[in-house]
Amino acid sequence: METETPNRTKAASSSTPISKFEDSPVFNYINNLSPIKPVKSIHIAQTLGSLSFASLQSIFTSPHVSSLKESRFHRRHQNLDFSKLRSPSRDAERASANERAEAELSENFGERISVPSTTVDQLSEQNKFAFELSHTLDYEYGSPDSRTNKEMCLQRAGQQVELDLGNTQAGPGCEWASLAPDTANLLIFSSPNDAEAFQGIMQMSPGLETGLGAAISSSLIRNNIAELQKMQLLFQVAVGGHPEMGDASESIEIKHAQEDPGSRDLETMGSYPCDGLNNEAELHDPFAEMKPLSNFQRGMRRRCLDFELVGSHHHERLPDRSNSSSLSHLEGMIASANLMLTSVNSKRGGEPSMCILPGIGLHLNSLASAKGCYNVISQDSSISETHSNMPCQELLQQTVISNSSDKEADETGNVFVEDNPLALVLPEEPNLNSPQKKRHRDEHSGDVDGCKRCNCKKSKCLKLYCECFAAGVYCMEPCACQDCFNKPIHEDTVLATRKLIESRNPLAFAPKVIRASDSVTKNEYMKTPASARHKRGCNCKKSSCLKKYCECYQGGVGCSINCRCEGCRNKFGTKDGTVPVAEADCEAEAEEAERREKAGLDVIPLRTEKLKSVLPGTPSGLSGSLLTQTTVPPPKSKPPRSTFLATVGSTYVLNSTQKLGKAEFLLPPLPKFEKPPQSNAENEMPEILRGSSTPNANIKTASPNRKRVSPPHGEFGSSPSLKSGRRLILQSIPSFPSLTPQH
DNA sequence: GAGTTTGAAACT
DNA sequence: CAGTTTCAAACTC
Ligand SMILES: [Zn+2]
Ligand SMILES: [Zn+2]
Ligand SMILES: [Zn+2]
Ligand SMILES: [Zn+2]
Ligand SMILES: [Zn+2]
Ligand SMILES: [Zn+2]
Repeated sequence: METETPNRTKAASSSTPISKFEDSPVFNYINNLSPIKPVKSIHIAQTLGSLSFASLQSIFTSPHVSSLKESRFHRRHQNLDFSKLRSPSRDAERASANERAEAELSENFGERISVPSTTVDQLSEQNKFAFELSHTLDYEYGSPDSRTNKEMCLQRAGQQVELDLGNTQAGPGCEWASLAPDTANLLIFSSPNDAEAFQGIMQMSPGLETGLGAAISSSLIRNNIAELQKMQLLFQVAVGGHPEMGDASESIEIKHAQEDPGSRDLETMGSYPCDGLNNEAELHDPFAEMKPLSNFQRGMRRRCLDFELVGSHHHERLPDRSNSSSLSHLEGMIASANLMLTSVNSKRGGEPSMCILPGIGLHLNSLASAKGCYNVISQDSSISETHSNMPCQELLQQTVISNSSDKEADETGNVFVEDNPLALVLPEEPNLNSPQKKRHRDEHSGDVDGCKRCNCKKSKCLKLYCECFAAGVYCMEPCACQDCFNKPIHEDTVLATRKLIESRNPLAFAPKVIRASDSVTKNEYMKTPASARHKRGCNCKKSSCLKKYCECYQGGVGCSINCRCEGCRNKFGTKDGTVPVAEADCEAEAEEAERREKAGLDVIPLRTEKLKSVLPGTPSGLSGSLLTQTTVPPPKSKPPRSTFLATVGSTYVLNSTQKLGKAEFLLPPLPKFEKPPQSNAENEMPEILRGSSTPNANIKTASPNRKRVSPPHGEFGSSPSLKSGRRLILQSIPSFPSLTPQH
């Protein structure tokens, strides 16, 4: 039974999952924690890791830990690291690959191997740090729910970390978020150095290429790596880690050592391996840029939780590659990028413990909002964006990136930021504001809390029928699916299937809804009935696009010329371009009103306005929130939360980390996972989607803070198609700096 | 929670 | 590409 998967066609081939790992929240998380870096040599790392761990363990001994969970953690970390390693290595290759690689490796192993004196020192310190953090994390995450699966939580948490500050909603999960804060802070602060380094990197990155970049990156990397490693060790220790576990799979991967992802071990992770599909080609790419990014990212992570190491690696990849390859890559990337958040527990009990928001691609929102929480995904790219707003937040945002767009989405969702728990806060959705209410309809059943996910019975979660699969995330605890193959353990299958589906329809995993993002336009957005739209349009016959049966409506966007709906009365805009005020208003408003009422908000009649009014209040001021909202909001207010629709930018998320729990944040009310819509401008381009179907993630980019190194290149607008999905993604993200250099 | 409706996804 | 079937979510009760 098991697994066999349907298509596994190439499971083997898919080997690049690694990158995903990196991307995965978890991974990031880990990174934050541990200095370890991913280098290329995975196996070694593993091996070493185990050894080192062992030693460490003895030293630290785990505090409380839980076994299972812990074990997972370990795995994850390892995996993550590995993955990272690989990607970096790639980059390095170009630049001075070898040297770096070695360096990295050494670092990875860190302790064990020969680490440079400096490294060592750092490690020691970091280790301590990590150690503490780890505890904290465990605690926080674990406690909440209960979860049985701390593991998951952790992983997820890591992923989620990304979250956006802005959006942060407060859903049920929010509470969690509140808890998390400490952790987040810890993580974030944990390595001050990193931050600096990070910044430096950021700046450098643009120009970097091999030379400086390499040097810098290497140094940074080392530090980071060391830290990571330490962290990992710590974690393991804390957890109880058994280095051994989990590794089997990893070991396998090892063979590939450098690039190949080989196998993936996604299991532990949550996200899809990015590359899996394409393994082959993908990898290479990264170039110097990546490295810098990676470092950079790391810095980010620390601050924020990291969301993304991942992104860096991957996204760059594809530049040249032809589309075909890129697609798969994209996916991979996406997967990696994504992360998810998860919530966990909640589900059932009502206690919501946490939910995660997903940040899909850029933003998590959608997913997050989605019901559940679960995973989110994140995206690598997310990071990149950033619009920058605030310093700290900036990071988050960046990380979140997408958020901005998402934000809109947020309506539904929220976001969280990982980093800052602070952010978490509010939700904003128009609708939901208050968790309490929850939308009646929304989820009527269970979700409200949060998190629900798919309920597939016959598709094995390997078809687009499955929201999880379609969203690029692995099924999680909240899923009630049967015979599910959409799990890390079946990564190959998942990837192969994805690939297959993409081959049939390159846009299959592309975000369905494109939103205008800020970049373009908020103004326009408002003007146009539906600035954002469903790329493929709906085909509603009976619902008049007034219910969530309509993907356009569900995605919070108006119908467009691409829609073939009959009797369209989409609140967010009909295909005619009219915004059905009256009608819509009536209905929509009514709905919204209800929601609001529930929430306690007043009903605000107008659409956008409503949102704004609502939103603003919220956030604690996060700028992010504002952004998001602004961006997003469709005309009316809330869209129905979207579910899984992915919006453009999204990425995949996979879950690699879905499990994180800790991090979790909350989830908003959103509908399912959608991926958040990206922004836009180019979003619309289908190409993007296609290109990557999994575009995802990769975007990373940008510097958090400030500046993005490179200017936004014009956004992506420029050449979406060319580049591959990744780029596309990037594009979508407007602001972000772009890491990718390439072209 | 069961049952119905709906429209996308998958299949032919 | 169209027509049909399959599917799981959205919705209803
Ligand atoms: Zn499913
Ligand atoms: Zn699922
Ligand atoms: Zn499933
Ligand atoms: Zn419709
Ligand atoms: Zn439509
Ligand atoms: Zn319509």
